[in-house]
Amino acid sequence: MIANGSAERGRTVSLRDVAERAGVSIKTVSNVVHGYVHVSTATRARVQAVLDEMNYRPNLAARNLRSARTGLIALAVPELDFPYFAELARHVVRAAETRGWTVLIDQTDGQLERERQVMNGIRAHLIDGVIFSPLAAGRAELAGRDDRTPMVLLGERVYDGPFDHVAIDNVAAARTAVDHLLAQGRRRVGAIGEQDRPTAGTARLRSTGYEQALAAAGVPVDRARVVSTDSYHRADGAAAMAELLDRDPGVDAVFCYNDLLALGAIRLLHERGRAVPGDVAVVGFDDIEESRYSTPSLTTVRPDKEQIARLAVDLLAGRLDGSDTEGPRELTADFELAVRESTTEALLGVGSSPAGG
Amino acid sequence: MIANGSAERGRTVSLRDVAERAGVSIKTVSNVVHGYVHVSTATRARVQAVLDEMNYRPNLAARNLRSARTGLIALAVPELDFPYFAELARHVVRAAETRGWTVLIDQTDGQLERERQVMNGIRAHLIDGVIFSPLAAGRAELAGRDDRTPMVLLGERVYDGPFDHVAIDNVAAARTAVDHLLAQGRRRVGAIGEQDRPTAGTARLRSTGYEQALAAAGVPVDRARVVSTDSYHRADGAAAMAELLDRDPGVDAVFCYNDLLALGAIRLLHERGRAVPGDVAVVGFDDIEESRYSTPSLTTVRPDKEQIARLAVDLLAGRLDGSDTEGPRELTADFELAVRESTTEALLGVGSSPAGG
DNA sequence: CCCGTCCTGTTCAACGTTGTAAAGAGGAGT
DNA sequence: ACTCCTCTTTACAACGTTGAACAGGACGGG
Repeated sequence: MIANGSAERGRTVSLRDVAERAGVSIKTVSNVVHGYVHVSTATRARVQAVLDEMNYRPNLAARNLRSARTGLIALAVPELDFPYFAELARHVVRAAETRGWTVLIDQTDGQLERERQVMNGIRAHLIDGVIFSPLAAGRAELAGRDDRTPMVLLGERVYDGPFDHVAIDNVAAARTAVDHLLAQGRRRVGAIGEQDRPTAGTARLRSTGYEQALAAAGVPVDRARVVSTDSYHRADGAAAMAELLDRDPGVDAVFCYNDLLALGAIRLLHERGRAVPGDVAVVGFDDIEESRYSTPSLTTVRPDKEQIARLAVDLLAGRLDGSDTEGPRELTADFELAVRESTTEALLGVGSSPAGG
Repeated sequence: MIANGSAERGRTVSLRDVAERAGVSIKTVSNVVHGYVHVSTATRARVQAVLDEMNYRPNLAARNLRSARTGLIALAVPELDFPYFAELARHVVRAAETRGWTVLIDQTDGQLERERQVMNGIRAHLIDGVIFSPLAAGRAELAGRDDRTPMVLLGERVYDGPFDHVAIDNVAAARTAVDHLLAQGRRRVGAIGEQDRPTAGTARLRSTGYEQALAAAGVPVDRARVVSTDSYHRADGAAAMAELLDRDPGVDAVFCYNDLLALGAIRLLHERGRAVPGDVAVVGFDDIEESRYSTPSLTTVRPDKEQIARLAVDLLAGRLDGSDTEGPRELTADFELAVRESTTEALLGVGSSPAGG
């Protein structure tokens, strides 16, 4: 296995090199490489031997130039070190792998300019399709998209533009989370993660779910208990929780729009000497791995990330091979509520292995 | 900005199309695209107008075919949803960006077969170089590498093979961590994360640092306090901590070989009713963001990830442009100890914003 | 006035691959 | 022996781009 042929010269080995050495035409070598049927056993064996000996590797750039396909898809997410996106990325990579695709991951940092580049083909010709989780880009930017590469959007459902889309039902998910808090007897329920930006579709949907749940339980909605954040990091959650305690010291539950906000909130509650869930119950959103191991472990909405990834990749595949020419599709993935210690006194101190849900 | 020219036909626009429409040769268009100086202002303006009008995008596959460069580098890591690797990936992406490179992220899951593919050019011709953080692959596999793509290794320093390498001084880092525990008066210091696999270079180095620190303080090393783990997830940390408590109920400190292990250990100590740091002090390794927000926040070794990424990318750049033809380089990045609540009673309950370090 | 130089733009070939078409090589049937 | 058919192998062109070489005109210096 140690290099021999490949070490003979500086250049990499091409079909032509193999053909010369094997005494056949380039096309015959190509045929062997592709397992074309009509190659005599003798020729095939000889060529294969030379291929192995010279350690031939096809040049993808050349292949792609001919076929106009690269086998690469891009996954564009705001931040890779957001655990949710890291976990999602892994699932997308896996799903793509089953189709022989490689995933190129783009980090937009939620910056409009970078998102615009992603949409408008900064990697034109290099990728066959994009799976894009927008943060800053709204309806207007998406509508102005100037690129023909197939694209699947993730994570929002407010875009009525002509785009393929995969998401969970955010309103229902948020309502489920808040219903759970209300079922625990909580009545002064806050929300953390509302966004003032007009493009923040997901936040808006979760707020709607929160309000619906309260309304359904006959609990009046007090906007003072809804705290906005600029972004969704732990620090934002801690700051927002502090703000919420200022506005209503008697708050007894919080629905956070993602797990990091929830973990930051728990951290602050701990610093302020409030017991979780004793004084304040906390629910998160995303079910990142960390939420199973925090102290207390976190009750959270669990979107089926694997399903989301699979749906997105399948959708893209249909567009790429031309088998799906229907209008824009809106696919909905499943979710469930993982109930853990942060909302359920009874679970505390059981000492069992961390809860699954 | 809305598409017009590009919508005129199904094919994408090539230099030839632009040249035809502008009434110049293909090469002149190419020259305009590249900002070549010797093009008259009039011609340049005319061509540029057509370029804009037709929304020309260079075909990277073709460009790469000519130049034998793709502008893509691969970053191969065991798991993307390991926060450490996610954070590292972000820094690598940033560093690569400053050179106009795109990073393709490969997840090996620490499986030898996948790592072998990464080393041996599964993406031959598609990528210009690889930054590789091996887990399963050891000296033997690396030595048998059969691919000429420049490669930089991350995270270990035990390979004496002919490979470029970037890492922190793991022995010194581990010693610093354990010194800190000893300085707090702890004497029954355990270690979690030793690995039985022979290829586990990093674990071995950290064990060495642990032993050196104890020896320097005149504390006898008790192998019973060193617990091995298969992998480095929270669950492993929890299980190992349980094991450690069984072996020595009086253990008063633990050095964990990464932050996730430490967080799992803290979680288990909490379940067993042991106070951290009161009864047991805990130190981690990696300084992932989460360790600043856990309860209690985690004292941990902080490798300079940005520096690691930069060194790796720069090293690769030198190999790629041929400016660096020296033998294999071993570069060492900085680290420091971020002291937080999990080892320092005094910090507990201060209520300040989470510690930086 | 001629030559050399600079500027602008062009033509040509090549990167490595694969689809198309067609050329050889046998063999079977008449 | 000739045709026809199948199997195997080949030649050619094309994908879109760019480096090298060069043609032609303008211009300046001797």
